[in-house]
Amino acid sequence: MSNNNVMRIQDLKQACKSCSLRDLCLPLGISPNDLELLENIISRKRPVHRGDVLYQAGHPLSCLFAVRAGCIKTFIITDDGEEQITGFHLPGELLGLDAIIHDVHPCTAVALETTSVCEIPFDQLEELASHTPSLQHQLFRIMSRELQSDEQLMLLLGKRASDARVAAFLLNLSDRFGQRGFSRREFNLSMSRIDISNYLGLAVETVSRMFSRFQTDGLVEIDRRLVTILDVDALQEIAGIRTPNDQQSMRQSDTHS
Amino acid sequence: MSNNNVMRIQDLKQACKSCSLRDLCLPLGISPNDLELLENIISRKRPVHRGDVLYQAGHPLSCLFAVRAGCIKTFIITDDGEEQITGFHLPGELLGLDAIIHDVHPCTAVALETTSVCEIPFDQLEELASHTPSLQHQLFRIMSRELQSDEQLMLLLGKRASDARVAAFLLNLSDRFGQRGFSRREFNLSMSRIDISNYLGLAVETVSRMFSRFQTDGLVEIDRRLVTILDVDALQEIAGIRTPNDQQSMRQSDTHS
DNA sequence: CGATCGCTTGATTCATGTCAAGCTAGGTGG
DNA sequence: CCACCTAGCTTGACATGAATCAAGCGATCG
Repeated sequence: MSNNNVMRIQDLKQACKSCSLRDLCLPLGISPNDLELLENIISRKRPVHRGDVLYQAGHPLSCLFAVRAGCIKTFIITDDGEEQITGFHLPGELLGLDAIIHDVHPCTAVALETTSVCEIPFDQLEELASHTPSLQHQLFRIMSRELQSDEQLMLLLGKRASDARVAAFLLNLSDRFGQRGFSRREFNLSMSRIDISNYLGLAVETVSRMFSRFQTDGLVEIDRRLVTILDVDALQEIAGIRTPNDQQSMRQSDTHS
Repeated sequence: MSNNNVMRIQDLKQACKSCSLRDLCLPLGISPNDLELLENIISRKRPVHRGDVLYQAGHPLSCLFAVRAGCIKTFIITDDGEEQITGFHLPGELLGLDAIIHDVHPCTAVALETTSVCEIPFDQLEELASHTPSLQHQLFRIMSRELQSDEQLMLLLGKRASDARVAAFLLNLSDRFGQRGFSRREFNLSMSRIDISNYLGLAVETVSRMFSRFQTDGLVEIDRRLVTILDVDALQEIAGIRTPNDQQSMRQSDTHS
């Protein structure tokens, strides 16, 4: 807690234009002038901690949240108390877009580790976007990206066996860490095995078994939550993603009834 | 084919302001002036037929499509040829939003029956939206709605047993038909059992068995593709959606670890 | 009238869930 | 500092729901 002040001051100073995430987050492709306007409506909160709730299902939408560091999970919860995790959100991602339609959050968002977020009042953002075509465009792009990644998850949940789900999960994380300038090869899981199994629609035991199997097969090394990817190609094969070489030869179109 | 011309003329006359779908589709909440501008960029195509492709995965994004009558399925297709249907789209829904991020359609869209659509050039729509806050807002709402319905499907695919998936599917269709002014009780499935099974992540045989079971249990009557819902409450129970009465007593919050 | 396609139904197999037990790291209190 | 406790994870044994395989039915179409 002694360095809380230090972090807060640092946070408040760090604006979008100097943020390392500007190419992933809202500011992408926005002119310096417009960027300044955007910065004015964004507030940088001091870090939230593991287990802290950003917003809860049922709460009215007031702000969107951009993850700056750390990791946030979002999940929907049914009447009978079952949860389905809808995403693990890494730096540069925007949360709360699914709340726009009813002005109410359908998901709960919880920090998986110490995480810092930017808070963006949605009505102000929308107002600004209506004068700022590039911002509007970027918002459309972000929502579209979300739609596409949802489709990928549907495919995983609907069609893939347990080993493919786990492999795809690891590769997806690896890739996203890589995009953010971290190692694609070695990274930490901020979510528990239970979270992973929930997200992938599997039992915890199944996830654990797949981790073990991949490890004995020499594809990864997993020590507690530290993952080291050893054989990307093999994992891609399992995940149902052909390697670039194979892709060429496997390609075929017009094969639907 | 003899009434093709008749339909075409009728189509071209029918503008957004007189369209029965204006409360579901883009025009919602848009002023008459703005509506006229919107109408100018929308073209009404004559009907497409069963099996016709609206757009194919990999094609560049040029237009969004609004369904006016009929039904369109969208699906992603993996390198190894597996398909996952991502949605069945009824009148008033907008297709192609997932293509914005990369200017390329990730999905293929195919008509399940004779279907008429409005074609909306995306760049013009975006341009218009940047001058028309109400249109921008409506676009955000539509994308947000899509995100939410994706989350529902994830829950279904990740957590629910086969009977719950099929029950939820029937109730969802029933509800959407109801919203469009059709009967909630009796409707036609425009998709095959294979499509349903693909969408729900099940085998065809399982879907068929569930239909049979629901029928012998007196919950529905299914004759070929004509569905009659007989016991909504029981279906909701199976789908994991409590009836309004139960909901009250079952409610509980703050039950996450 | 026969062929085909979409669907249903039954028998069997298999992947994954469930149950149960044990392990390990990290935290807590004596 | 050690012993215990707990939570999270792993591993094994077993149960089961849904996939697969196989056969037959019925409507539609040429």
